[in-house]
Amino acid sequence: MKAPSPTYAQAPRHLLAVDCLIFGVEGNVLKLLVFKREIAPLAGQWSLLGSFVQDQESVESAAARVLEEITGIRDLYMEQLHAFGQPNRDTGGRVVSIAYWSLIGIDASRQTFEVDGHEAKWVPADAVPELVLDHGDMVAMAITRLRERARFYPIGFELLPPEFTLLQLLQVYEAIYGHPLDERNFRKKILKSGLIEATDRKDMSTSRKGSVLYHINHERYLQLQAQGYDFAF
Amino acid sequence: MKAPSPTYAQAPRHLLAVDCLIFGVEGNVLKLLVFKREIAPLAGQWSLLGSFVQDQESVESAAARVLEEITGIRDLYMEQLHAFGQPNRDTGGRVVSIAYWSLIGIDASRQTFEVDGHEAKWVPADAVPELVLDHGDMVAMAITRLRERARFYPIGFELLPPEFTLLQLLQVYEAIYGHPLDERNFRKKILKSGLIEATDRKDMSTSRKGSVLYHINHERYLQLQAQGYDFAF
DNA sequence: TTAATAAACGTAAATTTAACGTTTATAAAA
DNA sequence: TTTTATAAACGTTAAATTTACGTTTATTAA
Repeated sequence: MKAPSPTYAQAPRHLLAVDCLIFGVEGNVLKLLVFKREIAPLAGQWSLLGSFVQDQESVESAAARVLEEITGIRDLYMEQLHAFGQPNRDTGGRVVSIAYWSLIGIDASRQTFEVDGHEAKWVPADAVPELVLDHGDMVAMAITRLRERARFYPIGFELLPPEFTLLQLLQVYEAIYGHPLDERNFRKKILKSGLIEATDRKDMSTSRKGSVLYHINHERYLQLQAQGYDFAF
Repeated sequence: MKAPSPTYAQAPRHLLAVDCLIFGVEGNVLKLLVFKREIAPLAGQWSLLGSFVQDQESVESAAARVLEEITGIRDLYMEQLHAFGQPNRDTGGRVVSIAYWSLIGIDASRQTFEVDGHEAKWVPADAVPELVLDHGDMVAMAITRLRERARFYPIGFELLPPEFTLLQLLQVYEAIYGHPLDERNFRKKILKSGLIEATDRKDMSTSRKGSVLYHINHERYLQLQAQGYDFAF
């Protein structure tokens, strides 16, 4: 809003896109959803899924729209990652893309996605195939950001259904951090945080004894979200 | 890069801007540089300084250009904050703005800035006057981000000259965190980190005894930048 | 020689982390 | 009925770190 643009009318206009990174966890492996690109240039190669930003919509709602088109789910956990703005980043023309990352809280293996005929697959986040344009950079930055956020804010449970066992939550953190965790120390620290509380139900599918199902304490969640907490394990 | 945009040619184009947040420290107070807005709409009100993104330049270099125009300094610490994309955020027309924040390592009180006739002033970051558009939201988010980054990455010294005393560095962290720190514990922890090392020079301006000047250990800096470190005091 | 003072150094209790070992509840097998 | 197998849950301890203070040092001006 200064020189060299004397007025709004004379300023150049740009194509604006959003690209979505969708993470899930299967066992203790972090997964990313990738798509076969349908449009030229680079049709047929693996890609993130995105969309141009429309005139009337906010950038964030463009991202939310794409995310809902992919998953069918509204109100997933979604955060802006970064605006990627190198003039030559898209071989089809100058496009500034704003990347968003999301966490999906259902078992990755059960989900199959097909959006407008796009072939899709879950791939391990540490072994993503080569992607078009600068999408590989986006993935690298998103994994770093996810680890940062998970370390200091209560987001691990976003990768699980509303009720989950302690071991499932531990596996989510193993997936994010990429190293094994001590179950006993994890249990102590996560319970001490007050973030989760036991229900009176048990998951009987994995042991004779059954394991207690937990859910989020929403009040404490809001508190930790605001003030941060050390989720290093 | 999918429906509803069948081709690049048909996608809508948008005005794209960058806005710069510049932080400095004076004593143990965090300061922000604000400007009198010169162009309509809202001319005469306090604002951040920005620019439209030109056709040939990257978003990041647009931000770096503005930053250099303001400060005259190249290669300041600069990070992308967030892309602000509400369709009605700018009353002069739909503009998506990508905000960047910077740290300037010279005593804020000594610096006077005037860019293309813009009046500028340093204001305490916790008492910023009302700003145009959504610039107040940008400031709030930037302060949160600065505190996050300072807590886990070695950026405090970016707010100081290349050589500084331990007490100066302590005051920088007091400014960022907004609460007093214990000098003895600060000294132990910051020295244990290995980030800074003593020179054989002293600053004689503040005491009879003089205080040792330190500088960054660049190798350790790169390491801590990559792996993170807990700079909570 | 003393007084004043910022700078630098030191200590000890409390808390947290890290690395382990042990007990419990349950269903199926003996 | 008793034993066995096993995931789940619980417990212990030494080391490291944090927190909250008190003490000493180097220097110049009085």
